[in-house]
Amino acid sequence: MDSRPVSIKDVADRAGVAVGTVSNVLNHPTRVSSSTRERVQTAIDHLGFVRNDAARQLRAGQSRTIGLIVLDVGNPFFSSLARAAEDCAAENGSTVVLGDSGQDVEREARYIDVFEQQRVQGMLISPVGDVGPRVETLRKRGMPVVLVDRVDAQRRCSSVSVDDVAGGYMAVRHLLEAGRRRIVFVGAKAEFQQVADRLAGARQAVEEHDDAVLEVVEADAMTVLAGRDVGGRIAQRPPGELPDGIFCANDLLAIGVMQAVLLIRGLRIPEDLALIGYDDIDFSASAVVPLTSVRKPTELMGRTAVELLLEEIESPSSRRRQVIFDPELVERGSTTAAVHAAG
Amino acid sequence: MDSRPVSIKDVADRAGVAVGTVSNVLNHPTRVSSSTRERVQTAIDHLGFVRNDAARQLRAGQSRTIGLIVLDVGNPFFSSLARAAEDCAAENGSTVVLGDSGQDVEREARYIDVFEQQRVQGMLISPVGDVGPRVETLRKRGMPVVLVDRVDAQRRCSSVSVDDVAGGYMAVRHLLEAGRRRIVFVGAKAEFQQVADRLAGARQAVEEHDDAVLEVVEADAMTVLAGRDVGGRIAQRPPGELPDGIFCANDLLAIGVMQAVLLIRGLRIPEDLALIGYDDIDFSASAVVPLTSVRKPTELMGRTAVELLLEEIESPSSRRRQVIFDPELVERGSTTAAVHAAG
DNA sequence: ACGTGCCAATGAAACGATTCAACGGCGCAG
DNA sequence: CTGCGCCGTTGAATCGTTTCATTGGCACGT
Repeated sequence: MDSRPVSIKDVADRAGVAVGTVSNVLNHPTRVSSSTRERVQTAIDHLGFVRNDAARQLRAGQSRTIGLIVLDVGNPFFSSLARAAEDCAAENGSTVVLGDSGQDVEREARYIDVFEQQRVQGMLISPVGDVGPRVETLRKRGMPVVLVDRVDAQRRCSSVSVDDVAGGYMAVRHLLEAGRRRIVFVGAKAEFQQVADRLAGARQAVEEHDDAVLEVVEADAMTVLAGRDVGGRIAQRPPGELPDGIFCANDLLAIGVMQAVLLIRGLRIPEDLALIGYDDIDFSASAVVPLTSVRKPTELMGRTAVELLLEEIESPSSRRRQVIFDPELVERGSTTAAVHAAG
Repeated sequence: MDSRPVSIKDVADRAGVAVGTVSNVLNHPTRVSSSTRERVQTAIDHLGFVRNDAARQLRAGQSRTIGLIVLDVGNPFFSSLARAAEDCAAENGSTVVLGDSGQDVEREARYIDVFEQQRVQGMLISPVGDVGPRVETLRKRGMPVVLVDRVDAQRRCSSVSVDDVAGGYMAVRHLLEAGRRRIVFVGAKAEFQQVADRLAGARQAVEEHDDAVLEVVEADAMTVLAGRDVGGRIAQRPPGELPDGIFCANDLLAIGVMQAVLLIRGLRIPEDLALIGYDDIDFSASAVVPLTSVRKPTELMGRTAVELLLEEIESPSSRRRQVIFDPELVERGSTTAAVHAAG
């Protein structure tokens, strides 16, 4: 019974028209008289015809698909970026298919291969390690590529990324504007570049105030546990040596610090100590004291990445652009007494 | 310069062989003499030939791709399920491409359309609402489908899912085994079926102990905030009416309850009150008191889903199977005093 | 009545890979 | 020397769609 899938030929036969006409109904409905169109449509519905994308693409030479390769779909940053990219692509008649490299170079390479064989319109890649050479050959073969959350040092392809220095700056400036002067920066060596950038931004902000001081405390990792550890040590200092503002290099650290500070020492947040994190993970809004944080403009990045890619697809010779966004400050109760239990 | 992509014909010309021979090098290397094989390979490398999947698939009639449609890639359950599915597919020479329906029926339908047009080998779908009719037509057209995290009431297609009744049972049995007798179940109306199942399992466990009582408390939502609310109300009861074990229908509720109970009343967890959640979200391990929880066997589900699908692809007439897994209990400090600060 | 234009519809060519029947050359047995 | 079988290679047919030059039919103006 399940002999062969229904082809455009079958539809044509049943509707009593030529295959070209069926194709026109599908792709250029205006070229076909309404009576014929109706007849063809009836045949399509009746037979349950589904267009064979492989054949279409073979003839057309191009697909309507964009490949997106992310480091980790479990990471909310990437999942919400993917969502935005999908929406933007859909508005332009394309579809995003997602590949999860899981930070694994091999899987990344496999997805690049698959997408290239599928002749996707272009790829958005948040690369593991150095994809320089790989991207180079892709581009040589005419495959548009946009890097996500990473800039290409050689400016060979467009990219969207975030300015972590600006993020660090705006976090600490926020503390300073709230009147804090004894600032502690908590970070770990993991993901060196980002942490270093955030620290650099923090320094920059502190230097604008003569009476402000910045102390750097190193954590073992970028985790809640490590943060709790650091928080415990800080909370046990004599009152005179306590900071009045803490900026953590990510939210997990900040949540750990918060747990320790509230429980061990009973300090009040934000009255005694203002606390700010980075990344704005889901849970930050639900912490005992909702955590102020710095977040990447994820949706904007996703949309922009797709737009850059479409731009390059339309005019392959257009100039490559490196778009760098400033992150945004999300104010919550951990720095602003007025706001309470905000979502 | 970028005239046209390199085709198998170009490779054949450069290597001085027929196109059929190039195809054989790619698909049946043993049929070709090693000297020819080498010559062809050199031509491929030199020209940067990439196989056109559309043409291959058009001729072959089938792709090596599996479509996976999930409710929300941001949800750790789905991202880790996807990871497992990808691994299992890769071991079988297939590739998984991911579509995120974002709980939106329209997007779900769009991905089903796209995947069907792409003639994927089969689809794994965690459906939004009722996909019954849709799945029916897919199957009629010979497209293998396996449902994920949902059973098909009409048994028309295979599925992998989890027994939430068993989960609720094992959670409460765990509390009972720790000597707790005054149990509270906290749930909300959201996601009715799952919550109802977990409650049913809880009741079942309580009924096995004559001296145990179960009280059901309804929360406004399945969120941390709602949990904090419920926790606050419970913590303010007179000592005689306090429960000694609380089972929350998900981890967010449980974390909210924990926050309230620890801060408002200063009760000790687990000494005064044992607490158990459901889902085992990432954050549960990092709560102030690490949260005992119940988790779905995600990796196993992902692999099994792919296996069921491949089975159906190989023998389309094979019997449909509904695989239902029991969840697993993850013991942490919120119920077991001995375990402390476990990861 | 005849030519002109226009619109709808036609059907064959093309896309690039795979497949397979046919072919040629070579070695070996009779 | 001839015939047979084997192996490696060939090239045409094929998949389902899109595209486009061509055709057929109809209405209208002269």
